[in-house]
Amino acid sequence: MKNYNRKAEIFQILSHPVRLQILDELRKREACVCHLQAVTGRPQAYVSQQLQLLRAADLVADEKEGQNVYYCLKDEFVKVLLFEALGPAGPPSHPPSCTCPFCSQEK
Amino acid sequence: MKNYNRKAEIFQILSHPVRLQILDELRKREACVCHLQAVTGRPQAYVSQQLQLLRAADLVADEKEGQNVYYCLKDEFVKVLLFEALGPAGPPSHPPSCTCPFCSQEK
DNA sequence: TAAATACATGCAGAGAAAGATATATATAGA
DNA sequence: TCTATATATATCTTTCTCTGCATGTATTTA
Repeated sequence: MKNYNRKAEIFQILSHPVRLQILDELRKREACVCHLQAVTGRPQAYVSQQLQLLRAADLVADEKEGQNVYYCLKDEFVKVLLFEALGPAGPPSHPPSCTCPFCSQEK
Repeated sequence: MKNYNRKAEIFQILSHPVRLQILDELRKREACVCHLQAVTGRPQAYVSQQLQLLRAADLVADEKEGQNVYYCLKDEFVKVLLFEALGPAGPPSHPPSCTCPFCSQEK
């Protein structure tokens, strides 16, 4: 039963559209919070909350770089689940509203 | 976003320990409700409720055979997820309290 | 040094959904 | 009639979702 509980927790985290979208974006490339804000169309505090959840579950890693904090997906099990659920990772998004280094550089 | 929503629903169903246990049992072999009752240690109405959920999500198929109703896992995607989460399916359980055909036959 | 940017965190509150349990009834088959 | 199962209802509690807002902190830039 303990094994079921632990796995159920991970499924629980994946059972949310916005978190799923964030994780899908992170498996394409590391991304800062403002990028995830633009991709999901959610307010900053909300995105930070979800990221806090993902950090607490040890699914993502964060690294500060200048003003920005970059997140990346570090859990291999979740990577497999995302692949099974969504197929291979697509190209990174470029929301017009995003001004992060990656997005401005590539536009 | 729609794709995220649909997949999130499936993850949501898997995010529950008892449902996970039921699905794990069903991928080993078809099972009647009384068997799942014995395996999970939950009351009949409760197990039926969860099975109703699984049926509504089209993850399991049910077939009446005499008095019993046998359920089996019919969703390939869920089978893959279970394999990734729990590894290969183990041997079917034989709870002593279960009097279903399979269990009495094999004891 | 001051201001702006990016992010984290906390709190409050409303509404929705989920979990658990109990109970009662209906139905089909042996 | 007995058994196995489905279904419905009700209730209670807990958790989740979302929003809004306020504040703290570190870093960069002016």
